[in-house]
Amino acid sequence: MIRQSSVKPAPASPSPPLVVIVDDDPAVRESLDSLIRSVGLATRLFGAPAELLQGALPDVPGCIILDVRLPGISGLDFQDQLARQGIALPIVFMTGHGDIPMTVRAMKAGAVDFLSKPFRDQEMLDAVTSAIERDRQRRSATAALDDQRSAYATLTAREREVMTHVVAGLMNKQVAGMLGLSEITVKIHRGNVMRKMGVRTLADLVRTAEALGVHKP
Amino acid sequence: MIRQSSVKPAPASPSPPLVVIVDDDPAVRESLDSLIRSVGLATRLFGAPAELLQGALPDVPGCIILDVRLPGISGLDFQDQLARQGIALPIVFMTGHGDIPMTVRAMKAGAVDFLSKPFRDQEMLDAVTSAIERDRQRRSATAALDDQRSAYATLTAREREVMTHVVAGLMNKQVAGMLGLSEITVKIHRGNVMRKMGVRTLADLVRTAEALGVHKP
DNA sequence: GGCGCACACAAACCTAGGTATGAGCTCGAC
DNA sequence: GTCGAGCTCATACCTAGGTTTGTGTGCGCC
Repeated sequence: MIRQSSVKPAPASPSPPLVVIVDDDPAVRESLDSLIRSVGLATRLFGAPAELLQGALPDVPGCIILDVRLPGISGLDFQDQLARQGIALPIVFMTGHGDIPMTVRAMKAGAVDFLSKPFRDQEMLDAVTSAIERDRQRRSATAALDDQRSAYATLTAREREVMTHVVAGLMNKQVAGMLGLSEITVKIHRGNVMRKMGVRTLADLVRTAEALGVHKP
Repeated sequence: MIRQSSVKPAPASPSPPLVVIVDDDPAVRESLDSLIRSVGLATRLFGAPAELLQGALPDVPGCIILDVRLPGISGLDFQDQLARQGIALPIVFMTGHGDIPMTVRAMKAGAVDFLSKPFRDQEMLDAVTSAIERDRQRRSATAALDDQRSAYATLTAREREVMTHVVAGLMNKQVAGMLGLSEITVKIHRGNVMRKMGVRTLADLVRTAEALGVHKP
């Protein structure tokens, strides 16, 4: 996973959101390309899903426009494949011969929209806008978590144990008893946890732990 | 809202989940009724949506099976109406003449499934099972919040102010300065907050506040 | 073998949190 | 008007949290 948040404090990214267009028909690709570009969004075109998996995508908000019928693989299967690979870009489906079960499957799997060809330009733009907004939300949520995750990764095993018990509300002496330590040692670990996790108050630590899903086994 | 959690500690509800069936065709209703009952679920049948809104529903997990074509109102509009009225029962749609836009709209609005008639019994049972499970999750989530909400309601204005600042990580003296109080007064309010909210540690209070969405204005 | 790191602990010291007890004020309800 | 609730604050006392300084052990790595 690319972690720009801890590298660049606030690049105020001027690069526009990216719309990935996957369709085996060049005419459809071109047509969508000019539509999407006309509203100031960047595009990247692919004729087959495999091409998409090869190159890395830039680290900007975006979405995927996917034809259900693709060479070699169903768009719905490709959606699953992307999810398994951790590519969480929102997907807007389009299809010439769709049916209701397809639609249900796509939407259950998290698709933003499912458009039947022919669709109006505005329908597609609305779907894309909504998809990009969803991606923006997801990105800011995961970005916030990302620094916390890497901070948590720097904790030693003992420090994690102490943190777990501390955010559960135990007092230092209780933690000490539970781990077979002296209270002073717990205090030191606890101080290290606070420093490493980059928080100043217990309240912040508890929130961070909640976000990270840190719980007692 | 019915708060059983604080009234009955753990009734271990023996009553089965309830499936509400709304269809204007008596034959369809009867057929679904026997299907659903055959797996041990309770049912309630309605020929028109208005009937559903009149009587109160029992406080058990459940879901709604809704025909898209209903007398007087579209099932999709009825879905919106239910949402606006705070009825959060998951909905399984069925339809004889559905299309993709309908499906998309229903799924976007949170429908669990969208089945085209004719469907196999097992499809409906799977959808209902999934819907009931979703409702169970939602219910346990809101039930846990419910006691906390009512506890929060007993706080005085000052106590809420203090709580807000405390869970933000401020020290008593900082809260005192911010509210123009002495530190000892803050301590007293803080103690009242802990007692009224039914928590023993700051960690618990922070988690409760998070769940309740208590933040600084 | 020495270096760094995690781990453990102690003494000393300071700050923060928490709880009485007691007391004064205001305001709205009965 | 007085009674209760909410709000305020002081003194006193105790516990919990947190840091610094210093000491020591064991482990893996170069």
